[in-house]
Amino acid sequence: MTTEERVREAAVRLFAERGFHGTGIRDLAQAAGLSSATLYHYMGTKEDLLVGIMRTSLTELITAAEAIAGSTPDETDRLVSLVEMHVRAHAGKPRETAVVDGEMRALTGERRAEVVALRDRYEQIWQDAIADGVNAGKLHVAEPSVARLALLEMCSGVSRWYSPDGPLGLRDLTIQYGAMALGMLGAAR
Amino acid sequence: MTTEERVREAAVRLFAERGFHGTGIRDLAQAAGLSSATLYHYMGTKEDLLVGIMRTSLTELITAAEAIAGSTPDETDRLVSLVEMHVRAHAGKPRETAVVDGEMRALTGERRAEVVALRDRYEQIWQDAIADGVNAGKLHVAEPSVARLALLEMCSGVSRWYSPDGPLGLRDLTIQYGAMALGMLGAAR
DNA sequence: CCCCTTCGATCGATCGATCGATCGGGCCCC
DNA sequence: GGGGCCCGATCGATCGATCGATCGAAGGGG
Repeated sequence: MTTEERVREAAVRLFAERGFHGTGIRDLAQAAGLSSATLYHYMGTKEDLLVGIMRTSLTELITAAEAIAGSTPDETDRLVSLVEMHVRAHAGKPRETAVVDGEMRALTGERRAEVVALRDRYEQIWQDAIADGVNAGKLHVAEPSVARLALLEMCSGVSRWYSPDGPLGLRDLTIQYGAMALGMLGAAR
Repeated sequence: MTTEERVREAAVRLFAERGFHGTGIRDLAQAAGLSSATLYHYMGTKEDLLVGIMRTSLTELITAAEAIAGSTPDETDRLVSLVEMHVRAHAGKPRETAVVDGEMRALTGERRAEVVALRDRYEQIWQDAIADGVNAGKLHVAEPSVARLALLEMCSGVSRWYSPDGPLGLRDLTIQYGAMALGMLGAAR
């Protein structure tokens, strides 16, 4: 593993545990096994580090979601696949996703606009999937936007409590979330 | 409105917008219309302020939840009432609840333990409500704990996006969330 | 009615500590 | 001996918190 990767890994862990503003440069350096001065040999500003983490995580989510959307004709299957992918990502990389979901406000200006645009692009895929399901008569929701927000909050919340060392396996988790998603979206049983 | 209330109001707004560590004493003072020195005439430490906000908000939630649990014999009605109350609270006081949900990590030691205990007590009411519904054969979930976490994350997420000035009214919102909650918990239709 | 005491409220100035970030120079391997 | 890699020392700024001093209103004894 390169030093740069070690820095990013430390940043992900600390940002997730203490928050962006709660993490100091010296904390990052110590966690990465470097001096605070050396740290700057491998990164730009602290904010650059945060943007990089968010960009990587969101890009992966978008890529996976677009692949599902483009290869799953059945509207119900598409939604379930999106839920399973999202939950798997949030359970498998809880720290990365928690940072993406929780530290957006630490960004300002263009950086923030860029990351928000990525997030909006990802959520649009979900919005379309729900709308398609409703139009096909397979889902029944009062308001697609509200359903999208509720569904995404439910699935993203996994990163706030799931532990891979706990009794619940990743497979079980995704299956249960798929079932709950279909239920809350009024899918035919 | 007393000065103390104005301080707390400013703190709630800033903590919600920028986070606890992202809010400085001078920011708080300016928002409350005081000097940073005068601020300390009306509060203890910055952490005291945060604990006070969390304690108030969580206590109100617990009181409301216990009232519902003690006065709603039907298991399905009980769950729907809890959802409606929770959503109403998160939509009506999005900043307070966002601080409770998102700044727990800023606390340490006993203060943290106290607030976590309050949160656990609140979540236990939900856990019991779900378990009762399952035992009565009115709800059907694979794992009550997972359902509780998913449901609470979904409902709490409201504070992260709802705006009282938007097109969606509070009544519509709670009704939709009640329906989605019943769906994801496998309630008989 | 006036003076004197008391007290809550307020603030400018400042504390030591830590913040994010930078610099010059040393080390080591090719 | 030149170039990546690394760090001790330090920068100006800001952090949370405290200090002594001042203000005006309230209260009471003569």
